[in-house]
Amino acid sequence: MGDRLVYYAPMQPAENRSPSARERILFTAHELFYRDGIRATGVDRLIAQAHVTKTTFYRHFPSKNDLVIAFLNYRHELWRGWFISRLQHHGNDVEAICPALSEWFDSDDFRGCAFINSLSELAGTLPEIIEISRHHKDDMVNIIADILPPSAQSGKVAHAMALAVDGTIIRAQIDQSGKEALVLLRKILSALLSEETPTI
Amino acid sequence: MGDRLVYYAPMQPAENRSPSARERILFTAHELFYRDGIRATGVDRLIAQAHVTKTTFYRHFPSKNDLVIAFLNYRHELWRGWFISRLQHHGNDVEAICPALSEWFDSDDFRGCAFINSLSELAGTLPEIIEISRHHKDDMVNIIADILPPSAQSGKVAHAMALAVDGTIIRAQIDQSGKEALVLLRKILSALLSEETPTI
DNA sequence: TTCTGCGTAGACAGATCTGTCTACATGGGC
DNA sequence: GCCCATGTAGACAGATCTGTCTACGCAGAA
Repeated sequence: MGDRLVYYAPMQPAENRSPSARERILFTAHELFYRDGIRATGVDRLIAQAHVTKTTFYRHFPSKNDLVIAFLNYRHELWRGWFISRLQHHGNDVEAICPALSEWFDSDDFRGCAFINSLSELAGTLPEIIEISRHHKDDMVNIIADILPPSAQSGKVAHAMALAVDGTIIRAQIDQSGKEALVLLRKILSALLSEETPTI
Repeated sequence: MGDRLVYYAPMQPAENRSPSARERILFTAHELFYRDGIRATGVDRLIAQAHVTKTTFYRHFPSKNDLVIAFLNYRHELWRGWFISRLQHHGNDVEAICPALSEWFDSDDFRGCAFINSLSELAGTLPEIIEISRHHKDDMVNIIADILPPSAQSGKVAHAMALAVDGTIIRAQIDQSGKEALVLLRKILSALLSEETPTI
């Protein structure tokens, strides 16, 4: 596990410079929103932990909702990069999905899918979350489609697999462990592949 | 659609009597918690809509968290009864899962799975939700297992299907429509059944 | 020097939230 | 009648929340 790239590790700017106030706010929001929930995290707490003042906070994010949207977009880029990287690390085929997810589920701070969580928490008051989540899930479909063998490129196999991944994330969250969920996911992935691979 | 049993319709006591104050609170909580979210629903609003006083409210539910737990247990019984009933209505086999879920997804007030939503919203502060959600999902596995053909009774097929159902619920919530999600679910269910049914 | 961008210090306002409490009323059982 | 269970009317307290605002400082560019 030594080479495990924690998906939110790049909390620092790429260059060797201190994070700007805006970045500090965004990184802090990412950490606290995901860990404790959006409504459970007040702006005062964000401000204290990001070491900015209220004026600075509201200069960069005119409302908390603006920060939530920024948080989700940031999360999408982070998670996307991480997922692609881990799939490649594990062989870049369908079999890579489970070990990749396993790294995430096994991490101490796994708390389900940020998009599903935010959707559940706030979709009624911040409908933008729906569109952002849809975009995130569609991107996941594309990432999975990229690692499918040619024989599985039709019939929405990637879509079905992405849906099963969502179910797996939920199950891992409820179980507080990904062990069983990943067994089930392997079963589903395998069944979907068998259906698309003609047997002589 | 005339015979569609809306899953939360039995908001009245079975006998012809007025609901007690406790029931009124519980029914109101069920409606508002599911529709708007738990944290988004303050006790004053519950109290106003349930037509009880604060004293009565807190006599029956010593804290809001107690009501949340009661809400989820009530929800479990309701949803469970509804699901079993709709499966039976549609033939009580694996093919019944999708039309049953379709009724739910098509209802105006579909807002995803109450357990997933509550988990996302509050698991950090009310860990009991995890156990309740686990119980709910395990029960769903049992319900699905009951409608599986004998050939699919091994290999955790019911577990895999229940996981796929969770993914479907999420997808329907994000899409704001169950149309595509159900196509994908049918594909997964079919693949799982094919894997368990030996082909000569 | 002036201006702009970005940062600092917090105080403040109003709304909302959960929970505590007093006082009283009604109905049923003993 | 007395007691208990259950209900009513709200006022109140303290905490938390999001957002607005004043005053000031520093650095860099023109």
